[in-house]
Amino acid sequence: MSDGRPNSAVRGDALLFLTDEQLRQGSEAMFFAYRGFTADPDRILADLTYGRAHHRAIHFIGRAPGTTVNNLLNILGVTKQSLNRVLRTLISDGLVQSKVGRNDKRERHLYLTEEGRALEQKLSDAQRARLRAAFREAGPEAVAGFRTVLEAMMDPEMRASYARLRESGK
Amino acid sequence: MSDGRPNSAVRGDALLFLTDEQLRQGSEAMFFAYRGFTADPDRILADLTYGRAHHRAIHFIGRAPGTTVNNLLNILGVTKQSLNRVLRTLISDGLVQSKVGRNDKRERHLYLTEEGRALEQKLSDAQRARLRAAFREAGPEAVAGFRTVLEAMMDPEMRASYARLRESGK
DNA sequence: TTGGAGTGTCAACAAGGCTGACATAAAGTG
DNA sequence: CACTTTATGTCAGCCTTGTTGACACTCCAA
Repeated sequence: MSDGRPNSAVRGDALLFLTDEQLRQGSEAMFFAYRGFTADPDRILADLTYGRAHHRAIHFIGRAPGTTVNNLLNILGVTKQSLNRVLRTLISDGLVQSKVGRNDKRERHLYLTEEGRALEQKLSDAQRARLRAAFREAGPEAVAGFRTVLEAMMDPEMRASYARLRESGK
Repeated sequence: MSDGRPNSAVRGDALLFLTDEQLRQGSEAMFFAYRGFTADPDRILADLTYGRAHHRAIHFIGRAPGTTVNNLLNILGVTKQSLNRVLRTLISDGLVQSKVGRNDKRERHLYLTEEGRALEQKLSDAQRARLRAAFREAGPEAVAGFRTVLEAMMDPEMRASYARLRESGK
């Protein structure tokens, strides 16, 4: 038992959901579900020259138009070199536009072009279709629990990013 | 609207949890949570010569001792070449043992060695600690919903693998 | 005996992470 | 004004982990 407390067998039923076996099943559920979660966009991206990294960049630029490179870096949790490689291709392919900041001219603000928005829509639709089906099948209460647990799993900074995005989405 | 139905604004409250905005938040929650989910084992693995692929192999071998290569291939969803590279290092490092099948001598049955079990434990403990904290914080009902939604998100074959593993775990 | 299944391995390649180093421009600070 | 810091971009090189394709070997079953 990783936290030194006795096994669930000797505890009350109230904590049965914290059994090592339950936690392991949770891990595996995350693993298999994440595969499903990324499968549909991945299929679309495979035909293009893009990968999952491009999808993530496009998603978050579409979500927070005008975001700076640094901000995106924090959200995505990769190095600037990694992000730059992706951003460079997206900009030169005309999916993303980079504008020099008005106040601070060091900053670049990122926007999707029409074409970029089209791809974002296509990818999001594929992903949302699966999520929608899952949500509908599971029902509102399950979805609320799903969100609660996921939020509790995040690193604090990620939880903050997540909350900020949620705010901005009205 | 990706499925052609009118926006939630004109539907009843009952389906408000299926709004595009809600689905987008669900996507982002998955993204951020998965990062948290893998962060702790990744930190441990970074010190060793191993990566996430090794963790996955070790996990599922530990979970189903004696599993065949082919079975593992199906669970992990990678090519045999990818898996073989990982297995080769794990075997030569003495973490995994490969035994020729008794009935069918073409098959290899995989087992963790003592050393392998130790690493598996260490990685699982790190991952479970986070999951346990999240589960405890969210409560049993939320956890049930979490599991329901994740299962509904899986591809059917993955759902079957997941169910089979869950069975075998008693 | 022959075909096919299960496995292993070699070679080559791509995506997408990483580090380190360096360049530039703009902003902030003493 | 001089200096430092910040934001960004870029080059080079490395690693892990995924991919395809080709080929070999063992063994089972028809």
